Amino acid sequence: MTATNELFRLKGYTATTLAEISAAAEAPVGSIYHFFPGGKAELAEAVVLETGEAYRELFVLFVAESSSPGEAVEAFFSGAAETLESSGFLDPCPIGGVGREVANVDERLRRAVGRVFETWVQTLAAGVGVLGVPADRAASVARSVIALLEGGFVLARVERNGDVLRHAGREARGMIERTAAAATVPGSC
Amino acid sequence: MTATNELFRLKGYTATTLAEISAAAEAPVGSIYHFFPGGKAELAEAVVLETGEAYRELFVLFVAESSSPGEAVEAFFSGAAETLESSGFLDPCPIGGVGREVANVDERLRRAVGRVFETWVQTLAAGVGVLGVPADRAASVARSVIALLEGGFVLARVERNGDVLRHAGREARGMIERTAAAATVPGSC
DNA sequence: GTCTATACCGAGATAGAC
DNA sequence: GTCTATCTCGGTATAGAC
Repeated sequence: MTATNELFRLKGYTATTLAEISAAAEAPVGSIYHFFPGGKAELAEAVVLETGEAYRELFVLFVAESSSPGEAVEAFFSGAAETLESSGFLDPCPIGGVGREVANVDERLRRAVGRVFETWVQTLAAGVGVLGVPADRAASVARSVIALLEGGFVLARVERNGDVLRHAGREARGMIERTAAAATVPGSC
Repeated sequence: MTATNELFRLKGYTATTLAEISAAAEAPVGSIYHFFPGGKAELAEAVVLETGEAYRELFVLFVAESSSPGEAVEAFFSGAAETLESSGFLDPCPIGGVGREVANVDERLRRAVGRVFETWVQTLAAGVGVLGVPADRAASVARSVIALLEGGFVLARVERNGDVLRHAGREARGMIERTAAAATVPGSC
């Protein structure tokens, strides 16, 4: 499944073939259908859910090592930039890539990606909420931060420049801290 | 070429076939190769460049009708949300979609997408620059705004919710105005 | 230059021996 | 449950009549 993940990051969902996956995983094609009777789409769903949870847990680690959600987010963006550069600008997030490809084509996969994003939103929003931001506002900012991250992947990869992601990280942090400031001291600035 | 554009927005680059394009454009397959000897990739490059310039000009219109770059950006995001909803959540931007799919696979296409993004960055940065923001800082914020837009497309489509884009628009506006404020009154806040 | 027919290949999926 | 051989379909691309 790690093999599938990497292939998705390299070429996306549609362009990745079962033959390639079979070769990279050193497992025959038949085995794929043994574990995933639904074929490619079912395999992709499993990859999306698994990777989504792994990334969520990774972010939680960043939060634990930071003194504020804004700081954690900025560090997370920087980490993604490192990953991007050291991988030769592979897509850091197969989930968003798959999501964009299948959003109007495969309802089941679309929902799987949507569920993953929602867990990310909740996790990040919980962190922001600690700063005294109301839940709905926190969720809204969280969504924008995740959108900025996903879009940052596109620009950084296409321009082959990891700094795009680092700058985006600073902006993401600013978004969070500004929201917190507005929530706690309503009339400031 | 409009047909190709719509198909890319629906299914992405790889999943769109020449047969579909041929059918939608009501033109035989041979004609495609007559105008684009390089086949699918060359056609895609033309679509990317053309659509990219069209969107850039559209944004310039928004700027002309707004009283500030931040307002123009927010309105642009809202317009994208309308488009998204009324199209059944087709990808509003085939450019970013193609970019994400081919970034590590087709160098020529990747560069085409990169050039388009760069024209967008320059156009938006010029608007932000008018507010007194230094050029490099303006370009950096512009990139983040575009990243937020592209990522907003992913989340909004996957969650089937145009409001994601509207909220992102408010954040984008905030990013711009905060940058301008920091640049003009260095010690404020 | 427009269009049709087709070559050729590789896709996802499956059947069935082991 | 593992693996191989293969089915069938649909992909890109091209050749060649009009």
